[in-house]
Amino acid sequence: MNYLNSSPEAEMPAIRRLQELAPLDAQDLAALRASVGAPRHIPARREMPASIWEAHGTVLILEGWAHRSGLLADGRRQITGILLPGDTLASSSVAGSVDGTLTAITPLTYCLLPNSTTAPLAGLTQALDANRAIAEKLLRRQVVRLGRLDASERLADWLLEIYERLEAVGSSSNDTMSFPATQEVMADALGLTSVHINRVLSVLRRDDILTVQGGRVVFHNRDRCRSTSMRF
Amino acid sequence: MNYLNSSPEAEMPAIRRLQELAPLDAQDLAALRASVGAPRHIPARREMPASIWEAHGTVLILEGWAHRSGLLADGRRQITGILLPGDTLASSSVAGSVDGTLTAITPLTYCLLPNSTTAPLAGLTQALDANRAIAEKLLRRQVVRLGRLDASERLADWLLEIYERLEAVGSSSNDTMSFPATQEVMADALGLTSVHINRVLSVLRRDDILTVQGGRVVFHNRDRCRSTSMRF
DNA sequence: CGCGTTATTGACGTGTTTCAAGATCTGTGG
DNA sequence: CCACAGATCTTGAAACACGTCAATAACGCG
Repeated sequence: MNYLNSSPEAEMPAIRRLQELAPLDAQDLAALRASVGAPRHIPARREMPASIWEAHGTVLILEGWAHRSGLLADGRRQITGILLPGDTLASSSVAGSVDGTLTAITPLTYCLLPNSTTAPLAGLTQALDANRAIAEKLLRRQVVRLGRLDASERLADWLLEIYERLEAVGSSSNDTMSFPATQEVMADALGLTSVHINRVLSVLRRDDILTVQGGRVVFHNRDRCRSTSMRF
Repeated sequence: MNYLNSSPEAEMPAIRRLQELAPLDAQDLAALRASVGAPRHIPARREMPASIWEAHGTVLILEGWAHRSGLLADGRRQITGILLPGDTLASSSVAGSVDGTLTAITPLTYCLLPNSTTAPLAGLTQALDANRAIAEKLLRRQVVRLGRLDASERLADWLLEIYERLEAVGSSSNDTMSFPATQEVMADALGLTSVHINRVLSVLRRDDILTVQGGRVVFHNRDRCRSTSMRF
């Protein structure tokens, strides 16, 4: 415990996580604080206009959940990733327009970090790079999940992943987490139908693996969940 | 046409592509030429030790095909991406060990680009960034494919993607491309079984969409292929 | 030419979807 | 505080896409 406890970077999990990814000096922290000092909000279910993070800098999620998804011509939707506090969205400044859509699952708080191409914010740049590498890893895991796991494996693995990511920002513990996604969101994330999600959830509950109820997930046996996890 | 036609960067498609992604100055080109001048080789089917690109710099594919895949405990395999000439593999210097395995599909030629964290190779850095953004886009597309397309849609979309990527390095044209992947590789890339790949291929041939035969793909109707493509 | 790998085909099993109906939850206005 | 409406969840029966098993054919390489 030190004097930082009362400063913004100690209270804001998103900032604490960036600090863990790379050492941030006074300049980095100043830039961060400036951005976080101007938070923006999106109501639940609202889509974030691509223009926001296209032109401006990198998006840093401060509070709430969001998802990134792609849409097919006939309406089929696939969520490619879930965004949690501490996650960043690299502005793909280079390669044409951004792909996918960002939608808030809960009321969302975020801020825009300056694209430090000019500035000497080495620490911040490094943290964002690390975050990008982590995001890529998660994306690959999502590919394996969709390609080679069956429905209950997908659900267990996915919920476990989210639990562990939330744990990193102090938002889950004791095998429990808040879970604001509807079964339709789960379906779109896992490449299934909401009907089947419902059936699989009841099986997982019957087998005493985990329970999803009232916006919360409780794991009854986290090790059993991991039994079908991947070894890359 | 200019005097560059006889220089290495004009003959090597991989280099030409990097030049298209960002303006490379003399210094960038010199660094590139130095790396390309020391090419390395991997025989077909051989796995590339993670250590190679973990410690050293970024891998640049010069010739041949490779794939990146993840393995489950019980042997199930999922290919997360195909690597073609001009593609790069960012050394995730930061976030722990690399995930996935890199395996050569054909005999592979690659080189190692220096991690220019220190050097002032702005152009090269920018080109690699662009390449990384493109790779992420492809990865997201792979997620949508696996999550929401049925078998024939997956195959058509995937083959089309590869065709277009090869086109960018001048390795495909006239609705035709060389295609060194076995049906088992296709299956592992698309989350299906090789048996089912075989059946779907015969349907696509019957419907006069495309033909895969003797290590080549011929599209009979590229527009029809695209009919189920995605609009993000 | 012969052998291992790859491709092909058929019959059958199963996981997931579809369709549809009803129950429960959530928030909102009276 | 209740009543209502829309969203979400739940459940069943039937259809379908894809997997599994297995046997044979074709290919490619030494």
